[in-house]
Amino acid sequence: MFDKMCKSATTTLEKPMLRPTTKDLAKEAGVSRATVDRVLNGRDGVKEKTVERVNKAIKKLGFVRNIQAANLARSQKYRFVFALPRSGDQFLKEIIHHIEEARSTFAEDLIWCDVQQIDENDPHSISAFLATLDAATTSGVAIMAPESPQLRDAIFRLKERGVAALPFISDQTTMEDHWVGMNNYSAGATAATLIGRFTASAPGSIMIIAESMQSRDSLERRLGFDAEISKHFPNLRALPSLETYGNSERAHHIIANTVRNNPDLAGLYVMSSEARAPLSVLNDIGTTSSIVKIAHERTPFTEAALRSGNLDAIIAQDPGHLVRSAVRKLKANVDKRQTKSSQERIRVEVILRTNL
Amino acid sequence: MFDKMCKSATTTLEKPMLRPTTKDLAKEAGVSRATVDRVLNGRDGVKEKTVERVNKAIKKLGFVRNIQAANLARSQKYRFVFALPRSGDQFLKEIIHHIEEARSTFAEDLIWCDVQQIDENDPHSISAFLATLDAATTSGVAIMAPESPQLRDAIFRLKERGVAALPFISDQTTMEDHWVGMNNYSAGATAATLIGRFTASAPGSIMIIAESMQSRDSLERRLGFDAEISKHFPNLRALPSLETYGNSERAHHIIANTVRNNPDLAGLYVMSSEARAPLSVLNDIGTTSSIVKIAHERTPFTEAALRSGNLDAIIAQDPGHLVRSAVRKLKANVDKRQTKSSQERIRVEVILRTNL
DNA sequence: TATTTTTTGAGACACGTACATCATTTTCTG
DNA sequence: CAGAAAATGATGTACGTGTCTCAAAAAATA
Repeated sequence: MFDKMCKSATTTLEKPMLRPTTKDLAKEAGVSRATVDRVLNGRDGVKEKTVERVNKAIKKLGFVRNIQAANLARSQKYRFVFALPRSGDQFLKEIIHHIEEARSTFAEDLIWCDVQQIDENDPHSISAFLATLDAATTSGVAIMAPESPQLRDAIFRLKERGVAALPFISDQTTMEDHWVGMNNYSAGATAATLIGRFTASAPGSIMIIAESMQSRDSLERRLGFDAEISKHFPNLRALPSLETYGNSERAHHIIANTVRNNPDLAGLYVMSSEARAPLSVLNDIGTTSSIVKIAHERTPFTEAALRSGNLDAIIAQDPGHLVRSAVRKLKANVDKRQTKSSQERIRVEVILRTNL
Repeated sequence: MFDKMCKSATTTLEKPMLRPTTKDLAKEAGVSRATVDRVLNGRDGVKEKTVERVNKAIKKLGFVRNIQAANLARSQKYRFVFALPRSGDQFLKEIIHHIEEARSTFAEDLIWCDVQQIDENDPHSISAFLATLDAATTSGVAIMAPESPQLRDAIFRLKERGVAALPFISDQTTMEDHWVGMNNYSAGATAATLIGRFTASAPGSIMIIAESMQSRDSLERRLGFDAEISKHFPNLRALPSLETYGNSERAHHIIANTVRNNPDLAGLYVMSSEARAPLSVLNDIGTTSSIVKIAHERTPFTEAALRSGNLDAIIAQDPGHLVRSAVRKLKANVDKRQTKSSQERIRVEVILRTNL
């Protein structure tokens, strides 16, 4: 099969030369299979010159190691842990659901995923948990938790022990682009664009609600939001961020206050992934008339709100994509490969009633 | 490794029982490996009772066949062909680019993809090309072409010959959900929502442009658009679809005409994936002032237009996702598996300047 | 019951790579 | 140049499955 597609350029037809194997490599480089193996797996005791010869042969033949066969040979399996907050957040439930759903898909690639819920606000217990993981049982961890020095250290030690670590949804400054999640600045700016355009350049103020402004995510969303508003919608005025601390009584209080003090309220932006409390408070108060409302993350609640018109748009990141992307990145890390960045970019999705 | 994670429930620790193999299956079912193989690969000459015994063992042990090892054993490789139109469409270029970019990723799974450009408006030549493909050289084809009886027949015959066929981006009625592409009705409705909300309920008419209204895609987008406009934006009036037939002079003529006859023009919806001609014509005419403009697909042109404010939003489907999804579906077909539908759903993306 | 047919078992080899052992060659060192 | 050290080769086994052959057992038929 496939003789046509990658037959060697020579006229000899005896060997179809499908995909070069280590054997072909050895012949091409004029060394033994054992030496090829030493080079491929970075074992020492090989002369520099020989290494180069093999590498040249790799290039010439376009050799790509058959990872499937390699994994078979070394009985490589992958076990990844998702360290997630313990909260009852609907978005989190979506994430967990997708992890479980993806199990059977991943199983085919010998990947097993577990969820471990952690107390995201206790850096000590997080790092204590991470310290229990070792390479013998765990190949990698995706960690969703706010950044802290302790966490940073714990991640560093994980890597030393040969366990891959990957910031998940919550960003960690130190990691550059080695994380999985959407660009929160862009998300905030997008919320601003939508509110700005939906309110049709009528003047007004915008209420912004977060669970807490301690997290990088909220800060960046706010930054993006403000930048966009001030640059393109000077008619609108973004109010200071309200923090609910996950407490619905407090939410009711501060929201009611803000509504009372800002009769020109034109928009609402819920930055945290839990929009139930703010929206229900607003409904209770009864001034929801013509306010443009935007929230984060697609959940049963936000979907229903969008359908009923109680929400105008959702800014979301695809939970399934988040999970799969994290797994692919962790696996690539274990395999010592690079991931294709274009595939792993998490989109800032705009969801309206019509493209639910 | 991983003894802890899936050790058998018994107290015997000798065999960690990582993942059951055909050997374990044979033992459990009380048959030989040969018989297990016969059952697994559907060969005949096995008593019904024995088949059941093996199936029961599969269930009991939770056996999942190691596809990687299986592919290794049978030297299974995959070769997929993308049969795409010959046009110079920028969106098409994006697709082709992503196919090429994905090559190295796919190569690891022993998948090879080729692009074959076809004359999408000549059903005869399409089916002639498809007739040249056989299972010996090609495991599957993704076909992007308008539906026609000839194409339908050709696809049917492909399947008979053991070649998987998959409608790609262009829908084929007969295929139910066995295709890859976005929901065009939803896409049209989303365009309508955006235009409706961006124009802020001021009355006005909307110009709708397509290359041709012959294709299902355009028809469905139009349907979705009209439904949404009539239901939620009675102040807006969607004009009859203009067909450019890919001819820019014609485009200029009909667009100029429409602009002249509709001084209340409030919006523009370019339904086809090539927005260059319509937009430049509109710019030439010079009445682009406050018209809300929406086009399809993310290309260098539409991106630039979005940045410069010459376009208000893009309705897009991710070309990379389209390509990968097609390959996964074709592979699943060859492997006789089901694909996880949630992963394969192509989102109707809304792209604004802020979430480019 | 004898014979044929169907069903099952046992075993070997293959796929491409990893990994280990031991022998052999080459290179370096004193 | 002898001896030690380094580099390389040769070879075997393993991973989990597919595929083949041949023999053995079981079931169906005459």
